[in-house]
Amino acid sequence: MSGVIPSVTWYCRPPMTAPPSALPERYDPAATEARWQSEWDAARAFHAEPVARDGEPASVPDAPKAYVLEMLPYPSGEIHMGHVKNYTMGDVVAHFRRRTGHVVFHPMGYDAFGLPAENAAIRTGEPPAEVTARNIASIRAQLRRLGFSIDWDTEISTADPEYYRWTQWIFLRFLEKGLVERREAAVNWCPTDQTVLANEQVVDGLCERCKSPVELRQLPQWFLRITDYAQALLDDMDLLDDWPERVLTMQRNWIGRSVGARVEFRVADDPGTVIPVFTTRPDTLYGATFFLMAPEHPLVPRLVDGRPEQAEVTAYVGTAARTAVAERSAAERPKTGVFTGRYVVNPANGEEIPVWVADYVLMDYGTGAIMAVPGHDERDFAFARAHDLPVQRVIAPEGSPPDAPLDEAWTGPGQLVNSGPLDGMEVEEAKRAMCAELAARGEGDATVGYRLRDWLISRQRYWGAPIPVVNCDACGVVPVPDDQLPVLLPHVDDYAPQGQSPLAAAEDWLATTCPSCGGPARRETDTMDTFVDSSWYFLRYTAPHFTGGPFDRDIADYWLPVDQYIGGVEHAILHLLYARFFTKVMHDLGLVGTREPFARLFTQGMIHHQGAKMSKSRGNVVPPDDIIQRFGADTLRLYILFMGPAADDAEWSDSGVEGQRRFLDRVWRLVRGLPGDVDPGRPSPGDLEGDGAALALVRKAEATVEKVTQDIGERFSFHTAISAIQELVNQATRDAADGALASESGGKALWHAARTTVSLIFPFAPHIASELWEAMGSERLWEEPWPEADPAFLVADSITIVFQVNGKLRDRADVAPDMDEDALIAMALSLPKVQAAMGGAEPKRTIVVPGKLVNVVVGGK
RNA sequence: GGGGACGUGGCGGAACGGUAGACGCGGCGGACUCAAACUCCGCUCCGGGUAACCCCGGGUGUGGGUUCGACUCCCACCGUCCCCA
Repeated sequence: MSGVIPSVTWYCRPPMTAPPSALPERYDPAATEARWQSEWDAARAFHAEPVARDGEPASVPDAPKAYVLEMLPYPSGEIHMGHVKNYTMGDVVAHFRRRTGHVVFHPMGYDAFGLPAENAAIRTGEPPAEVTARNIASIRAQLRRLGFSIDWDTEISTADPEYYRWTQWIFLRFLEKGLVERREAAVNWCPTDQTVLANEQVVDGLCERCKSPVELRQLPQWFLRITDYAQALLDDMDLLDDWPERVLTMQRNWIGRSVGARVEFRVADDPGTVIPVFTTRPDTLYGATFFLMAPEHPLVPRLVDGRPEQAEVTAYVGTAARTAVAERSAAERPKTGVFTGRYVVNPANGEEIPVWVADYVLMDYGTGAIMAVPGHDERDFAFARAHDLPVQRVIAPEGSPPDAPLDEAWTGPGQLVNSGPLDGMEVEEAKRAMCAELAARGEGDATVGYRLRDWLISRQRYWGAPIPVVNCDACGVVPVPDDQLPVLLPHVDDYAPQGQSPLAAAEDWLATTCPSCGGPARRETDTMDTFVDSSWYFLRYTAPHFTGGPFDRDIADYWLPVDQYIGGVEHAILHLLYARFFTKVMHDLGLVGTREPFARLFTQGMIHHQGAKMSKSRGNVVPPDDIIQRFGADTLRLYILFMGPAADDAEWSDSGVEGQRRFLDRVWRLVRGLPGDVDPGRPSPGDLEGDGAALALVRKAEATVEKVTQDIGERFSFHTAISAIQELVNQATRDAADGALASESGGKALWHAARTTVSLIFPFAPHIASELWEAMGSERLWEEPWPEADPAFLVADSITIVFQVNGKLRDRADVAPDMDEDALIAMALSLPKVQAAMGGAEPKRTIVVPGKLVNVVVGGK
């Protein structure tokens, strides 16, 4: 290819370098794909650098930007069909945006820290860095074989010291801002992986990874105070118009805002000790007949110290610690608990109520203690029944006497009863009154609670970013100074966790000096949750080798927010919430201009095979490489998007793939069979005068342009875009085969249909499209402006009108598009089939939908 | 238990209140071939009418409702899936 200036408008007269008939008879994807992949590399076709990186002056182009991003892969050795779907969708969008005049940024990287590489290291002794490097090379090669239009210059790995240096730097900024906390906490402990898990990584009481039952342990851990941002995370959802409602709902539920009250209970014979609770039902305070504490509650040992109940309570606390959290809080589980022998004072009525320890109360929900209102809370009711505790009604539904006994908790609306000054109030009114009363007495106040808990980020594992602090006997926890970053992972011989991080075994590394006092100190041995790494990678992409900070603000502010983010719905809560949190904090630190990282989000469905999710253990995995080898990357890309709506799960079918390959073969033959002696310029209506087939084909081509443009650009409906192109190809092929396009105007129409097809198919199947485009005498299809339909061909000279009687289809006819309503009605009434259906009755009403139908309504049901 | 999504041919799906089943898979029949593969052409929701061309009736999980008109909107139920408990 010579340095041809790209055609500026869709449809210059192309230079005829080689007639299409010179194409090989058979389409050979392997050759075509290899050729174009190196062609794009050589041309740096997909590199975008509108804002120069690393110090050069900025030159922002006068074109809209489009940051197209797919969730970065974890580099296991092999990509799977979910990746293919994800990255193909992103690639279609990237190509489409590029050709519709956007400056497109489409990067790729690897979420490279994490357990699989470390577990492999434990088995084989091979350092995780090496396992990971090999896997990245393998993944990269597979992605490249799919021909994605990725800017490979920006590739990053989160396990690269050049990257995690800045993960650590960001951690230190969080620390300075008071968003990092080290505290003793009841944590989910996976006995198999020998590490703590975030609550999010515990599913049904089992470790998300290895499915072992999770235990609770008290350990010092590192937290990020995401709860400080609970309200901001909620409020800024207003900015996320283009997120699926479903994902927003999930996030909203996860944050779980509830309005209620903090209420202080004093210990009966120790009024200096106050135990606060959070309740969403302060109106029911008069009905609190006992008090429950979580087994882990720090006051429990003190309350029972030296009392007869001590042994029993201690034993109960021990059992609870060995029970999975999810099991403890399951609604249908029998409510266990033990009495502490102590009482607290109900601030509403001064009554002393017994304090029990119960394992369904969790330390990290609210304050770890609750006021139990058995009359109006289902679990409290069950507990009261199980332990023979009193039940007091304080809400009476409409028409129910105030002292009607309760057979179950009443959680509905009603009027307050047995509640002193609150009697007669409705629930909401009583809530307000109670809060005001508590506040006035200094025993509580109205407050907002969140279900969201702080993010536990420390892991006692090797393969993660070391937490950049040292522990000094004199100074305590001291941050590592910025200029000493990164804190590199040390070499160790044994990666197996022993209840503490394997890093603890690296003694030379462990021993250091305190940056503050210069005395001896030990490095922190915990590493960070990999979700930390992936919470800011989209910023690093914008300046992947920048050394002056995690990213260059000018460049980041140009590209951010991501215009289109695409990934699996399984990340609807965690990853997306964490990335939003990080972006907000960095915004508040003045590091970046945007408050939200992802303007538009699309969540894709999963690929199933043989009725189940593809997985190695099921043995139903179809490796993408096999399909590429047999049919070509273009076929795979086309098929994966043709399978069905991109948001839905879809079932893999081998014969479905073959169908898409047959389609590409047909396109190949269509172009190869184009007449060589035709001026392939864009046809005008005049060129096709009197040639019905040619006119119809060009109209079809123009309608297809409209449809595909809408389907890709607005609807994210790739499968219907592909089927529209298939219709066009079918029509062209059929008409060409039966000789309807043998004339000069027919040839012109055929050329136009072929060029349109190839141009439209390019985002889906870029290699074959490039090859055919070249065969038709043009170059650089990747920067060819996206086709625009010629309006002259979008109007038909006749349209089909449907005639209905009482909404039922009775006849249809082709009429002139400008036929007026009266004429249409007259025509309807003259049609024998319409008359027959009317059965002689008079029309009561007629409805005319222009261009569509006439509906004659006759009476008599 | 709460919240959400979805139910259309043999299968994946299309139809953004206006011709239900586009496109693809599978199947059936035909052409090409010595034969096959490839390719091309035709048929393929169900029932019926002298199943060539055509015509009639029914049909989008079930039952109601709104509307001139409902796969589409509303209500209830049944079923499947997802999220949170």
